[in-house]
Amino acid sequence: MPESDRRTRSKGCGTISATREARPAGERTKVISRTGPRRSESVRLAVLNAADDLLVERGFAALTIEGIAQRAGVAKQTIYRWWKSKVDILLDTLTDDAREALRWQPGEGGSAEEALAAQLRRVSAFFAEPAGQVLRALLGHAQLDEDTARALRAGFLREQRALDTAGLREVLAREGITVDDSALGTLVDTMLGPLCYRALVSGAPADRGLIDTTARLTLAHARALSATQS
Amino acid sequence: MPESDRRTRSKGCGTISATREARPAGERTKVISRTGPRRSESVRLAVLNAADDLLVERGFAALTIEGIAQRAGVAKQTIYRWWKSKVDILLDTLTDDAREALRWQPGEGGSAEEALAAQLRRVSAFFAEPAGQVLRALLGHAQLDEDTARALRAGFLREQRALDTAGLREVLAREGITVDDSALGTLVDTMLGPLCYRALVSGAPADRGLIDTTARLTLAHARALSATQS
Amino acid sequence: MPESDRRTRSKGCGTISATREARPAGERTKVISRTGPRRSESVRLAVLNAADDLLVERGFAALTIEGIAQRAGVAKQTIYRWWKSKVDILLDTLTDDAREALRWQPGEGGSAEEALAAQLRRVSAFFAEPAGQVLRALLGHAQLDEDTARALRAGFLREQRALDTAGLREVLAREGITVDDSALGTLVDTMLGPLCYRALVSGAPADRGLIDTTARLTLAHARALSATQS
Amino acid sequence: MPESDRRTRSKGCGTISATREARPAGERTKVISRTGPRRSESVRLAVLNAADDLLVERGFAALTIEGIAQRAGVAKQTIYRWWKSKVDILLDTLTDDAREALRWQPGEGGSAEEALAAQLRRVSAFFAEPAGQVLRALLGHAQLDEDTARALRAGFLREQRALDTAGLREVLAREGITVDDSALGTLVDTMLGPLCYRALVSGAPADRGLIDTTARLTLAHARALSATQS
DNA sequence: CATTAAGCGAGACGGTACGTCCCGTCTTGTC
DNA sequence: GACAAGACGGGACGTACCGTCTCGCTTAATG
Repeated sequence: MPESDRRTRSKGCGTISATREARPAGERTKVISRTGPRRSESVRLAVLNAADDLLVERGFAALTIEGIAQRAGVAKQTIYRWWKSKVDILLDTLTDDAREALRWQPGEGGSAEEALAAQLRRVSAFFAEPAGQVLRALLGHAQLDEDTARALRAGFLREQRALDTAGLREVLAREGITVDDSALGTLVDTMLGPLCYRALVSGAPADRGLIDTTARLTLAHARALSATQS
Repeated sequence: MPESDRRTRSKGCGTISATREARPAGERTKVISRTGPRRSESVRLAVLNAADDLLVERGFAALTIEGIAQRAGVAKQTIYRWWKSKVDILLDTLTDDAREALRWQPGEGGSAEEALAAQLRRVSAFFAEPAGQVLRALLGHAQLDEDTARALRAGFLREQRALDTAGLREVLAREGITVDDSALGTLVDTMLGPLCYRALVSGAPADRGLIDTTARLTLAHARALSATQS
Repeated sequence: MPESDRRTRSKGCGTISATREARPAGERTKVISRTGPRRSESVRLAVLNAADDLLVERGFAALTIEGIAQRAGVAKQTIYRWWKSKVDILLDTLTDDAREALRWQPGEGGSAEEALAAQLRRVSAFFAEPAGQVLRALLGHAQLDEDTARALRAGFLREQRALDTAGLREVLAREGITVDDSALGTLVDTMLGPLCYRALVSGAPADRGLIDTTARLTLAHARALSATQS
Repeated sequence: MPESDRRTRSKGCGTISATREARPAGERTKVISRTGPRRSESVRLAVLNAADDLLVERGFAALTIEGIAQRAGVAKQTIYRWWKSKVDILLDTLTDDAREALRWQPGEGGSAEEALAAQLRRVSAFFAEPAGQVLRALLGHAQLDEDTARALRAGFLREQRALDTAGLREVLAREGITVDDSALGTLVDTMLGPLCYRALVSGAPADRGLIDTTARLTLAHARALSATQS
């Protein structure tokens, strides 16, 4: 799959809102670039697609502004007009692609444990996908560059954290468990930590055993906390 | 602290074994480079010191081979003779500096829980140190470059993992808990995951609460497993 | 004379045609480098001037692309964009500077012998000038590098040879001497050989005696040939 | 013919006198290098052979001290101990190889004209040989480097010039022609100039026509001078 | 309906670092 | 003391991208 299969895409750092159709692999939609004094949406999409295609195909180090420009059939200056750096482009890419894949499915599964495990499986699968490569690259780069770290945490990570907290709260509530926000935070750390450890440190994908164990432990811990706090 | 305070250093990718004295910040020992047809140890140390000083001072992106060469008072070619890349230098740097800081202290603390918490505190503190910056940078770069990932995992991470597994096993044994190797692996993931999540994703240092909770949970889980397996 | 006094310069290997004003020694005209997506003429001139100034000041061995770039206030890549090597730059330099100095002056001198001697004096003087240094260097380098030899012979030397042949033919015609082309070629060899021998082998500048003798001999030989052929 | 066929060789810039056997192409005589505290003659020969083999095979630009050392199976320092530069090695190479090839054959040919033509043919043929390549390279380099020019002129060229002058004088004497030394010098210039012009400037080998013409002209000129001076 | 102004492709430009090649110097240990 | 071996500081090479800067062209909105 040389070109990833992405669904929709909102505006990113610019001001245009639009959706991107599922792109059959390898196909290149015609870029309409002379659109008068308005930002060309097709240029924006061409850049985002070129960027994450190149990331997946060749890796982060080989991802260059010039390469993206060439692949997208776009002038370099056009990229600099709308994005500050290649990282900025990837952040833009990430926003929509990841949102979908990491969404908690309300009312999913029978038991709370099953619901948690389902979400963890989704997270684990995400890291194997192209869009997950983008996140992995951005997390990696954030270790090397403070600006990237700030942007990633202030944007995507903050939002995703909020969703995860809410999702977990809702699942626990189904079982009548309620914990305060601070404890909920620790629970999220406990729940996601082992998966991230696998993805970022070991490099081995999380296996079913680890996922089930993590889900069970998180739930057990939550129950214990709930008992204490009530 | 512009120049980190490192203790000893063994041979790295070459074959020379030596220890590096504690270097007072800013001081530059005379480099003896003409040592006949054998590798100059003082050159090796100058390069390693220059590399991690620059990493801490200016960050990974601004760390260049030319910069290291200049700071170390060494020719660029001399660096390329012994290391393949700046990442290779950092891997070399890491080996000794981290080993010490992450060593399990046998017989430490009273209870097993206390022993685990102490080790976790050590890990957490390590990420704040200069040597921890090196590891964080390497983990980050490993997300961007498959070769780095391979090298890091085959070397430092594999060894550290073995130490962590052994350390944990020993602590559990003190309480009469024994689990099989596969479960021990999961326990290590569970124990280190949340800390790494904090260090690499959230960016917030692990607080006392998270550390204590993680230690307690890990122990509880181990006990449960032990009961099952016996 | 640190900076040579050159007159005009046509386009060289590119496609820009322009003339370079006489440059007072040491003066550096402002280089205008941002000219949109077209080649900057002022950059071109700065490079050519820097190159032959450095050649005359420091010699061919010390002439480096980096040195030229620095002296011209230009990026190295800009040089590589338009020239393949320092030799290529010198070939460009040569084209205009030499053309003028080696031009036959029609109707010069009274007798044919005097006209030939005048041209030979011009050739001899040329080798002492800065522009002559360039030619000497290129001829020298052509002995070391086949590509240079080819380029020099296909370009400058071929054209100059044509001019010399035509010039000689015209002078002989004034005396009613006509010889066929093959003989004319030999005559040119005979006429220029001794001067080049002095310039390239002996290193001694051709003296008046040699020049007059050569002119006389050439003419005598031409007359003899003419008699034979008629 | 990857390895040239050289005959004898005297000591060069060092102090050893020896002759080098004809070396079958491609063969490499065993180098005896550990000879205690005296210069190893086999090392010297290996270096000289390696140098001109490499010159002929790869050209002057690709001729490096390191390459010569490797090809000769000799340490770099050993070369620097005895020669100042690659040019110095070539000068050493030249001395013996060229002497033989450019020697006037006393009593050769019937007429004086025939004798001159024979010598000119020898010169012309020499430039096509490997040893001639060395001279061509050195003459070329002499245009680029004043030190080379000085060394070449003070050594080989001065000696060869003396031989040429003596040779020419003897040939003229056979016909009863005597001229003074200054005129003899001009005659030598006249005689060799066209050939060098062909070899160094045109690049075309001197053809029979040019050689015969040059011989005849030189002789005619000598006769004229002789008549004047008597 | 002309004018204006921004988006855009194109690409030259000054720069920085790359990784390589070879220089000439040096030191060690062997013969 | 000559020599093989080879590490070392140094300098230039030619390349790859960076981010900035015109230049003309195109086109929608404005006057």
